[in-house]
Amino acid sequence: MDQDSFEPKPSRKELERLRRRSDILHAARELFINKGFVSATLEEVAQAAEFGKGTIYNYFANKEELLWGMLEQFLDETAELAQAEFGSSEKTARKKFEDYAKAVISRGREHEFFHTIMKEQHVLEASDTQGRMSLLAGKIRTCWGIIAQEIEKEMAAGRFKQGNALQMAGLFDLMIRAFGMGTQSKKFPISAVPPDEVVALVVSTFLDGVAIHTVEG
Amino acid sequence: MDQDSFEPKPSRKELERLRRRSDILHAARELFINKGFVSATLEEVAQAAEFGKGTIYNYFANKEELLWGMLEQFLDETAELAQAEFGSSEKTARKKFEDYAKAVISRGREHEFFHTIMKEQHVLEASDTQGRMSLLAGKIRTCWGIIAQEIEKEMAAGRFKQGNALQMAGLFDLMIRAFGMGTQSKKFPISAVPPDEVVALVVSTFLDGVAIHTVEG
Amino acid sequence: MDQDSFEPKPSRKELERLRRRSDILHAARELFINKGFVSATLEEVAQAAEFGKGTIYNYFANKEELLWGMLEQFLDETAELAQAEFGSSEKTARKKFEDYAKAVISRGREHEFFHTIMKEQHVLEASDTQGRMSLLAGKIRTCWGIIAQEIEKEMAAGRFKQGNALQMAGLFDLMIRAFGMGTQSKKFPISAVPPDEVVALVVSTFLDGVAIHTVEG
Amino acid sequence: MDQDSFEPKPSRKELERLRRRSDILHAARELFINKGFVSATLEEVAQAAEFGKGTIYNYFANKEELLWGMLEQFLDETAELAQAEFGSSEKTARKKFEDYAKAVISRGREHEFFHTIMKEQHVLEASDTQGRMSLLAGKIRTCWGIIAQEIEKEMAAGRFKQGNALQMAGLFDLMIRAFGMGTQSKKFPISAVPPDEVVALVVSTFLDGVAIHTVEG
DNA sequence: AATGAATGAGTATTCATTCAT
DNA sequence: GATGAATGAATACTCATTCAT
Repeated sequence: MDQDSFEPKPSRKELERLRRRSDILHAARELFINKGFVSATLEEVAQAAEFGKGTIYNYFANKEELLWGMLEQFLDETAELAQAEFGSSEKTARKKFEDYAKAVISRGREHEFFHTIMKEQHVLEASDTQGRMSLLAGKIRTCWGIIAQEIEKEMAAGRFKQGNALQMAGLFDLMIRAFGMGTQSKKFPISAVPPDEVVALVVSTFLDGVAIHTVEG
Repeated sequence: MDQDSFEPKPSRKELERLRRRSDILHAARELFINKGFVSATLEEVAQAAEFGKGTIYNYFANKEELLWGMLEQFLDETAELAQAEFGSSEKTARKKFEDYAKAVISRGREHEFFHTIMKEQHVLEASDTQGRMSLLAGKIRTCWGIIAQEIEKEMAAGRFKQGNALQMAGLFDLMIRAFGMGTQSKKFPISAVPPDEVVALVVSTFLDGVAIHTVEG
Repeated sequence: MDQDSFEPKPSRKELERLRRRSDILHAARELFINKGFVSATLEEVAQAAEFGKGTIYNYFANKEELLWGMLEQFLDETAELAQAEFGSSEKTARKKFEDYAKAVISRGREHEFFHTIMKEQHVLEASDTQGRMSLLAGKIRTCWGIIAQEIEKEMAAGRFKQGNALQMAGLFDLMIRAFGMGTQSKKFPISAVPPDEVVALVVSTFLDGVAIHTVEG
Repeated sequence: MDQDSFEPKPSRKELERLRRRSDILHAARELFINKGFVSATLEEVAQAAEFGKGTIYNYFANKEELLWGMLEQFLDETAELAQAEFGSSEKTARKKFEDYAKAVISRGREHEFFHTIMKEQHVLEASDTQGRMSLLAGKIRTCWGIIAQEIEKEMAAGRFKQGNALQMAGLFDLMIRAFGMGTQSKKFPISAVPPDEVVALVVSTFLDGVAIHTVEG
C-alpha cells in the first residue's frame, strides 16, 4: 500500500529495516499466541526479539501496532499457503482440500489467525483506526476466495452442490481450525486425535457429510 | 462435602448467597466475553454486578476464581441446552441437530464456552490447581456425550456412517460455534449471514457434505 | 478515673461487661505482640476473642482504642508485679532485684510493655488525644517508682551510690527487658542464654559492675 | 558472584547505581524508623528518595527487600562505628566505652538497629528466605565481637571480672540503646535526661555497678 | 540507530468500619 | 447485644511509554 510501485530499488538499509521489523513481528506472534496480547509484555517481546525495549518503538508506534502488523503478516502467510495448495491444477479437489487441511494442522498455533483475531477482538476494536479491520477482513476474504475458486470450479462441473462458495470455503477453513485447536490442545476432551485422523474426519465430513446416502435422485 | 445427602433444606440465607454468587458470575461473564478476562477490571465486574468491590471478594477468593466459576456455570447451562434438544424422543435426528444449532446460534456470545476457554487458555493454565481443568473438560465431554448418543443411535440404525461418535459430536458443536462466531460478528468477511442460513449450511454440510453423491455402493 | 468513688456497686451486668472487655484485650495483646498492631487484623482479634467482629465495636470505639486499653492493662499488671516483688520487707535488696528480674524474664513477651510502646510509638503518637500518652507515662513512672523506693532506701543506708533513683530504676528495668529480649529470641547472636544466667548477669552487673574493685576509698 | 576479584574497576554506571541504591535505603530508613515498616508506604519512600515509585522497583524486588537492605546497611555502619571507637589503642577501656556510648546516643534513632529489628521482627520472620536472618545476626555478632575483644583484653589484664565477653558486650550495647531510647524520646517518664548524663550513668553502672564496694577480698 | 533507566497511571487485593437483622 | 455481609479507601506492584545518552 505504502511501498508503491515507483520505489524502484529498496536500499539495503531499507531492506534490513524491513527484515528487522519482520523479526520483531515473529517474536511477538509467538508471545501473543502463547500468553495473549494483554498479558505479554513489551519487555518480553524485546527480549524474544533480542532487541532493546526502546528499539521496538523505532519500528512500531505502540503495542497495538505490533498486533496489527502481526495479523497482517499472519494472513499474508496464510494466503500464500492457500495459494500453494489450491493453485496447482494437477490435483483433484479432494486432494487439495486434504493437503490444505494437513498444512494448516501441521503449523499448529503458528497460523491460528482466526483464534488470535477472536481472542484479541476487543483490543482490535478499541484500536481500529481508519478501517484497518476492513483491511484484515479483506485479507481473510482473499484467503477464503482462493478456496472458494476451487469450490466454484467444482460447482460448475456439477460435482458440488450449488451454494455460496465463499461461505462454504469459510466453513471448511473454520472446521479445520476449530476442530484442530480442540484436538491438538492437551487440555481438551477430544484431544490426542492424531493429525491424520483430524484431517480425514474434517475433509470427509465436509465433502460427504456423516449421513449415509443410498440413492441420489 | 457440604452438599451431603442429609442437608435436605438449604437455609434461606444459603440460598440467597448462592443466588448472589450466580448474579456476580453472570455480570462477570458479560464482561469477560466482551473485554477479555485480563482487560476487564474487578471494578467493572463489581459495578456490573451492582456490588461494592470488596463484596466480590466475599464470594470469590480472587479474579481467577471468577473465571473458573463462570466457566462451570457456562458449561452446565450448555449441557442443559443439549439435553433439552437431544433428550426428546419424538424428533428426527436431523431436526434435533437443527434445533440445537439454532439454539446455540441464538444465544450468541452468551454461550461461547469454547471461545472463552481458548481465549483465556493461558490464564486457566496458569491458575489451574488440582485438575480443575479436568473438571471442565469432563463437563465438555458431558455436553458432547449427549450429542454423541444421538449419533450412536443413528449409527446403530444404519443411517450414519460408523466412526468415533464423540469426535463427530465435537466437530458438529465446533462447526456451529466457530462458523456462528465468524458470521455473526460484524467485522468478518462472511458476515451478515442470517442465523437461519447459518444453521442450514452447517447442518446440511455436517449431515450430507458438500459433494454430490450419485449412487452409493 | 471515670469509675469514681460514688459508683457504689457495679451491677452484675456491668461486671460481666468489664470481664468481656478484659478478655478482648488479652486476645488483642497476644496478637499485637506477635504480629504488630498494624498487621494484626480486627478479624483476627475477633476470632481470638471468640466474638463477632461487630461486637468488638461495642466495647472499643476503634482499633486504636484496643491498643491503648491493652497498654493500660499491661502496665497495671506490671505495677502489680513490681509491688509483689519489691513490696515485701523481709528480703534483701539484692534478692528483690533478682526476683523481679526472674519474674519479668519468665513472663516473656507477655509483659513487654516497653517493646510494645516503642514498636507502636507512631501509632500511639498519631492517635494520642488528650494526653493519654501522659497517662501511660504516669503508669510507667509508677512501676519504676516502686523500684526506685528500694533504691532510695539503699542509698539512705549508704549501700548504694547517690544518684537519681528513678533513672537508676528505669535503667535496671530496661536492662532486663532489652537483654531478655535479645537473649530469648531464637534469632539473636547471644541467644540460648538460660534465663537464670540472664538474671545473674544483669543483676550482678547492675549492682556491682563488670570492673574489679580492689579497694574503695 | 559478580564482585569477583578480577573486577578491578566498577564502571561509573555501576557506581552510580550503587549510590542511588544507597540513597533510596537512607530515605527508607528515615521513614521506617519514624512510621514503622508496615505503615510507611512505598509512595512515601519514593517521594522521600525523590524518585518515581516505579524506580524503586528497579533497585529492590519488593518492599521487604528495602527492609533487609536497610538493616544490612545499618549494621555495617554500626560495625564501622564500633571499630572506630574500640579499634584505637591509645585510649583506656573506660574512655572507649564512654566514647562508643556517646557516639551511639548522638546518632539517635538513625542507628537503632536493635529497635528496628525487634519492631519489625514478624515482617522479617515472614520474609526470611535462605537464612538472611543469620546474615544479620552475624553482622550483629561482628559488632558485639569488636566490643568483646576489648572486654577480653581487660579480663586478661585482670581488670574485668571473668565471664562471657560476648554476652557482656551485648548487654552493654543494649543498655545504651534501650536506656537511650527511653530517655531521648519526649514521651517518656525519665525523659529529658541530657545525653551526657545518660552516658555517664550507663558507663559507670556497667563498669562499677550501683552498689558501694568497700573492700574487695 | 539502539538502549534501558525513570515514570506514574492503572489494578488486584485487604481491611477498618458500618448497619440491617 | 451480637453478628457478619457490604463497602470503598488505601496500597503494593506492573508495565507501556518516554527520553537522555
